[in-house]
Amino acid sequence: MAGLTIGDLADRTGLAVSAIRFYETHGIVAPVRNAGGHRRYGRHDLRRLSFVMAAQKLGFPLAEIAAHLAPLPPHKAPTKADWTRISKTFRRDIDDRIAALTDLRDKLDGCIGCGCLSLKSCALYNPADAKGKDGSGPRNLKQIAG
Amino acid sequence: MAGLTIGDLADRTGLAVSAIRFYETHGIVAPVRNAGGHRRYGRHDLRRLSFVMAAQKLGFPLAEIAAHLAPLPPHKAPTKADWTRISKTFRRDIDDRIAALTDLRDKLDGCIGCGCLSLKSCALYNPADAKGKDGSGPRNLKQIAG
DNA sequence: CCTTGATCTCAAGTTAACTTGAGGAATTAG
DNA sequence: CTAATTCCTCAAGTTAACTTGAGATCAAGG
Repeated sequence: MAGLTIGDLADRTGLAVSAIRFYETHGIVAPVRNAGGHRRYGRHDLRRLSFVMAAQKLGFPLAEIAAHLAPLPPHKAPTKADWTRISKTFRRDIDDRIAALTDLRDKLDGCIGCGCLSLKSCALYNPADAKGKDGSGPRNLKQIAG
Repeated sequence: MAGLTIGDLADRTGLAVSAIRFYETHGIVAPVRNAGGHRRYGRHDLRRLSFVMAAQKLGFPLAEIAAHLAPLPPHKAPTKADWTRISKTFRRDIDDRIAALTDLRDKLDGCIGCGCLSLKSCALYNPADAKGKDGSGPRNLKQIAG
């Protein structure tokens, strides 16, 4: 059981080799090294990366994803209980997100009805969420996640 | 009817003045200039910016949002028909997104059941969408939008 | 009229999430 | 045992979406 090479992982996940190395610097995978200094991964790393890919499709920032994965054992396969727990947390996040989208859709339906010509009563224009400024850099990812 | 200053717009939308100027370079607003070279906006620009903010919360990239707004008249208030049309398109996008999230949630439910211990049958691991590589830069926003 | 305060322009910095490239070793197929 | 792959590290480039700063001008209250 020599483990998987980074190329194997790339082939099986569809990720670029460079991306997998990048994820390592963010604590998402923690491969072991062989005699020649090459990375060797376990099958559980396939699962970690799949989770990352799924979560990213939802717009979650890497840091948050890494936090979700942090409690799992880094080198061994996690137990069924481990995965069940993190899956449930993830599910909660998805539910929140669906709720937010549904809410926005309903508001938009109102806008379609009114033609959005009245600013005072427009749900899109008055989203009931005020300011959320912190630091510099892109804002919208944080907004998605928040 | 002198129009709104950029500061007015910032106060009423919650956006930073710099952000509004930035949006101008991306064709999202097209203010007129007064004698002294200062920007003057109309009330319809409030609506444009609100739309941008709402769409961004959903993770849509600015370029796509700009494209949605492009068919609207830049300096005059759009007609009710204009807004209804773009609202409907937007709604379709929201629906797609809700569907994708719901789908993922269902898959995840399967994973919670199985403990995600079987890689071959894991819905998260086999998302039925293969590769989508184009150019450099961040990938996940494109993935969201795709 | 004069002093704040708001704007202007333009260049450069920032964060996230990666990719690309250079120069050099380790693996593996034949 | 080579030759071709694959992998290594490290620095630097890229895109999106803004922010920050400098130096200068415009506008508005007293």
